[in-house]
Amino acid sequence: MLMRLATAIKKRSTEELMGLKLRQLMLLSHLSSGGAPALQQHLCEALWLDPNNCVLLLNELEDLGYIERRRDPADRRRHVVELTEDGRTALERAQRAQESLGDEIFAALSDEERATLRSLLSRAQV
Amino acid sequence: MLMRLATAIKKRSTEELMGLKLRQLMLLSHLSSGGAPALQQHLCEALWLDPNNCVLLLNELEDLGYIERRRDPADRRRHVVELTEDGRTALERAQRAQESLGDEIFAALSDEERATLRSLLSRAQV
DNA sequence: TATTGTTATACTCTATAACTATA
DNA sequence: TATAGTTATAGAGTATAACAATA
Repeated sequence: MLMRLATAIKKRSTEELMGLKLRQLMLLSHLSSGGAPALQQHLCEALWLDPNNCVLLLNELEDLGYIERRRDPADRRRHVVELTEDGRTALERAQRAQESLGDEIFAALSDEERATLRSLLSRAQV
Repeated sequence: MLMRLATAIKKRSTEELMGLKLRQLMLLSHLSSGGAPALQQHLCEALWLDPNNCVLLLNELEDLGYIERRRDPADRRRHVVELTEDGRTALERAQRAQESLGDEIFAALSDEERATLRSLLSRAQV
């Protein structure tokens, strides 16, 4: 059931609607919610991306001007990734689109029920 | 969050574990829950598969001996799809595997909470 | 002519392995 | 030598369009 729902969300989360691909949104969103100023690339495996997919995804986002990569001075093998202003703007637009999609999909649920759903899902062991 | 969880489930639903690919499981499961003896292929769009993907998926399952396709005598353009005994066995095995995976993932939730989750998800408008 | 199912084909996504540079 | 990041490449998965048989 969960998979069915996820498929539906994916199909409806088109790039035209959000201005971003779903994976791009997920990475930007993770970057942003990390709170801290920057992140090591390896933390992008929090999103279950192989290192190579990670690179490709970051390349796309860098080409779009939504992130910046800098070498970590402490260990010049590492990259520090940072959200740009444009990136934050794009992220916010995509998040609004996602929210309104969520509103459609969960229209039958009250605010309280949605909160319950979120809370239950967040307790899943991934 | 939903997408994250779905990704995790997908990654963990390996073919070795279930004996079936996830999409194969979804189709067999849909066939089986249809209750009725047979189904027209077009109903496989209930799973959001393009007609061509549908054919390919059914080919795989037919090669495995898990389904049978017959022409509909009433309209010989149509195919009627039916689950075989082998198919039912494979489906049951895969469903058991999925259940135990579900048990792991939702270990933190009580039976009642899981029921609540199912009920909330089932009310989503896809 | 329209519809069901199929095939051919290409495009995106994801995975594997080899390579570069730093440590 | 080991690790972070990258590149090359191949394999799934998915989508588009043309085609055959039947209506």
